[in-house]
Amino acid sequence: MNIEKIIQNATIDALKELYQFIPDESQVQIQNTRKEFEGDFTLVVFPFLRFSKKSPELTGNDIGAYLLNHIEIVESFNVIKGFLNLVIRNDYWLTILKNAFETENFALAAVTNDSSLVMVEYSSPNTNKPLHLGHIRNNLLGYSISEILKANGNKVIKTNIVNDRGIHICKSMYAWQQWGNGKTPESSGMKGDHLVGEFYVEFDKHYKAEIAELMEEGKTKEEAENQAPSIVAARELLRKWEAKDEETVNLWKTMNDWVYKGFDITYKTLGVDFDKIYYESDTYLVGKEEVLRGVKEGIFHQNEDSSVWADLTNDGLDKKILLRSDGTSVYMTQDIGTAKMRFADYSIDKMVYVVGNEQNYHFQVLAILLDKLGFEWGKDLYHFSYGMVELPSGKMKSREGTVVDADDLVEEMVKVARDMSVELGKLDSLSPEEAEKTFKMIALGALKYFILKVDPKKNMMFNPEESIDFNGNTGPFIQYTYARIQSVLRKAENQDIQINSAVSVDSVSVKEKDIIKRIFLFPAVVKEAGDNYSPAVIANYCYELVKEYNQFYHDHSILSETNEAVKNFRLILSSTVANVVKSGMSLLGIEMPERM
RNA sequence: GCCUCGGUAGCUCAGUUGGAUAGAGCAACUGCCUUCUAAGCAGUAGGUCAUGGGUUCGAAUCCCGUCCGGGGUACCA
Repeated sequence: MNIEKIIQNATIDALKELYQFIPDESQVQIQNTRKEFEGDFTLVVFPFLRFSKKSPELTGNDIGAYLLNHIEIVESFNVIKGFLNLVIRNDYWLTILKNAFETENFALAAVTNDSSLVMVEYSSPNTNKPLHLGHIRNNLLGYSISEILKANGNKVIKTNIVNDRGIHICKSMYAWQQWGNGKTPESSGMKGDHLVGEFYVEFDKHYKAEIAELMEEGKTKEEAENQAPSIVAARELLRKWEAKDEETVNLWKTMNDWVYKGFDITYKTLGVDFDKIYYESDTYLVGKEEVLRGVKEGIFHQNEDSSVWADLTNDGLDKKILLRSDGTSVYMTQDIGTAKMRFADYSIDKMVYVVGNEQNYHFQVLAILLDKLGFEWGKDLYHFSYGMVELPSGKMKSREGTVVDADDLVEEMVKVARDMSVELGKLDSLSPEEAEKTFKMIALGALKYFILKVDPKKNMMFNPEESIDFNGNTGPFIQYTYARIQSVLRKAENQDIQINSAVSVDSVSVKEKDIIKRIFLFPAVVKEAGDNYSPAVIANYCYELVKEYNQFYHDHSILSETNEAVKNFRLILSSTVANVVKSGMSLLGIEMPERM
């Protein structure tokens, strides 16, 4: 049983005995004592004044005296205003540290037979352009939340639904046919996704020019947009694709393969992966079938123009289109099909969609539609809705070239990490290969931490000039402290210092006690991160822990400490901090370098 | 219009189920490398928690109004 619970229970007994009052558990608030005051835990006594009919000070003294007599590990207490501060005995904290030191991955729950199976969908790119900064946030959050769910004892299947069909890829295909001159990734030396993206931009350029031309000829904007030769040709490609025209399908396959090879590289760089990939081209027909079944069963209704609609006005929402009047499917149709296939493939207990908050309404509707179609898991789906990434210049738009490309960004950060390391004279002792690996670790650590430390629900600002930072509350600061602890441990080993896990020292400084308390909190933090779907909780925790460690570290020596017991204690504390930080950061997908 | 999310230091962000004097980093300014790694440490300065009310022992936190901003809102994904 944890200490807070013990204090809480004892306080309930105290109130019973002292004031004949039986409180609700929620009325007994135990919190960590603020740093300015003496003590480890604090009980707020205000809620009990009406039962004690005494001043806050006297009430606090009553309860404090009771707790001192009844809880062994309480050493002393003091009362300030309405706050009862309890001081916990030294050896209690040493025991906590010892346990954390001896238990490997002490915060991570094991997967058992009755673990839930959670499927996490993330990334979900279109295949007509490369990944950008917005995708990076999606990928990092998706990967991290999967790791966090695993750490909380769930079985997790990471999945990706690739939007590989539709008008967007046909635009790139048409542009390649027209202006590509047979260009391939091999012939141009370009990454496949970048090459295809280039033709998507090319299409838009011509399309816009054609619209302008038609409008000059006197057509309205709408007419021009519909009659421009490029868009007509792209639509024709889509029609041929749906009719399984061999040449079109082959081109589609070729260009998608280029893109997948490019994506694979980006995914690998980012360190994310998937257990199962679904393709929209396989799922959209299943979705169509389900919608038509819905029509037959009277769940949806078909208009005279043959478009299909769901009436959600009884659920407080609008009417939603499910099939266009030409019979083609929309986004929602595909998501229904994909969901059906997934639940047929796996016995999923919980489905998590990592998708931006611009689609909150979409998922609200999807849950209701799946429910109406008779899938009982429908209403239980969880939309992990995250905020947009904003640039100083405003919103990112692929076609307008105002995006931050994922590959470029990582490359730039690696460059900055490398330059800075050289300038600081770091890593000179490493081989070029090892040093390069470390630069990447640091660059990725900076990027991942920067994005994951922000509350996922909120929009965040990313300034490419200013956001590339390696000092302060950053990933590299945490990596740096880790590397320094490793250095101390290496030196201890070289000096043949044996670490004895039986810690016993006479006194523990306030700062050291703070560090132990924080280590002790780690399992609760992992749980909180899982419950709230928030990697940020873990990021900020790791920072606080490392910061506290650094502050202590600078005022106290470890290896030159002459008291062997104290030296041993500090080595154990350091080693445990390193382990906790490493396992915390691994939940964010951030690697820890042994030196930097 | 309606729905929804947000507004905390110059900037980027934290802020435990409502608790003690609202915290970090960046930027600015002062110190500290002969001592286990200075990607660090110590310090100074910077706040009407958008705003007006309400709830109570106590509000950045809960409720209502107002202002500002993001996103969504029936054939784009």
